[in-house]
Amino acid sequence: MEAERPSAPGPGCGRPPLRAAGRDPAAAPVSVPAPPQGPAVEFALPQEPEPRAADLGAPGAGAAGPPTPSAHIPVPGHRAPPGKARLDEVMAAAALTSLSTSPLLLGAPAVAFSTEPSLEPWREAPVRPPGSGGSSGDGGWGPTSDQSSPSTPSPPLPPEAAHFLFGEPALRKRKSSLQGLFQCLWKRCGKVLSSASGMQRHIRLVHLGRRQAEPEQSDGEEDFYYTELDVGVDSLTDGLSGLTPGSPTASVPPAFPRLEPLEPPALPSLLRPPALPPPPVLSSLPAPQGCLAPVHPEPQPIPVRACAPALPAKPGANPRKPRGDAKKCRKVYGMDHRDLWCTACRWKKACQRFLD
DNA sequence: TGTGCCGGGAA
DNA sequence: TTCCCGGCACA
Repeated sequence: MEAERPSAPGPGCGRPPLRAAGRDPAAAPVSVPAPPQGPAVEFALPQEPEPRAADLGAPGAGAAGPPTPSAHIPVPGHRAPPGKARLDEVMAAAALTSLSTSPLLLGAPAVAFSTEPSLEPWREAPVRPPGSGGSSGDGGWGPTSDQSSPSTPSPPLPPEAAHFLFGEPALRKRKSSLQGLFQCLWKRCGKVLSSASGMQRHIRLVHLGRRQAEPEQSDGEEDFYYTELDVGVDSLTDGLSGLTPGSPTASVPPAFPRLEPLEPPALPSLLRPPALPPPPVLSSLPAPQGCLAPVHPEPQPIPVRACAPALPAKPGANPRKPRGDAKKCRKVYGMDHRDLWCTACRWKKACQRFLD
């Protein structure tokens, strides 16, 4: 939050606080309603860091120390790296259970999020070591925890990942029990089988290069390489089919403006992090990478469209920003304190002070 | 109807 | 570049 302030995204943001601060020293008391995010804070802060006066004027005060906004960055508290190995185990266990009780996953998106084992390998997994399959045989059956699972061509993020990204319930298409047709999404394959297990085997053998279709070695990865062509069975496929009817050759390189790793400071509204109401803990995700990554030279299964936050997608119409629900200057300060507004608001531009 | 802000124009 | 506003979309 504060971090944004100093970097003063727009021309708009920097200025008004200056003015306001300079003009009415009592501005701080404005401490208005203070909604959850606390506009009051928001408002007060800019005044401090911004005015040069504060910097220069405070010689020994050392006041500069405390306000260090960076200190707030919650990074450390959040992740608890210590027992990583153990964590993995736990995650693996959780994943196992969730896999076996698949439908329940719907109810626990958050869990699926961080623990989703089958996603993990993709980001790391280099190209499969062709000859070195030996290590893979590890007796373990933790298909999930088995990071070393030899062959993961690290496909582009599976469609589900998009859902993860956007906080949708993780619809895991576990369809082994359904019947219908299953089409291999592997590039230039497009093979259609009538059973999920058959398809999985096909993928394991043919595409993943596993010597034999040992199901227990499967980490569920195959799921992402085929899709179900059934009619009206699976809500997921329903939704997806609308997007790209499973033509296996229609490569869809996810061409999205990529957020830089260091996203935040500038032009927040331009980058338009699509106003996601509950951005779940994205921090631990390999997610973004998955989205952009055409990365792999390997034949890629066609991702059934990832990363698209379900826009209404009118061809001609420019997508108007969905209007955040945050209170903006106008509302907060009212028409009669227009001078307290951020410049953007004054100019009827996207508010820079109360970002969504 | 009020609000947010895009698009565009004037200074 | 700064400032302003018409006008549209949305709540």
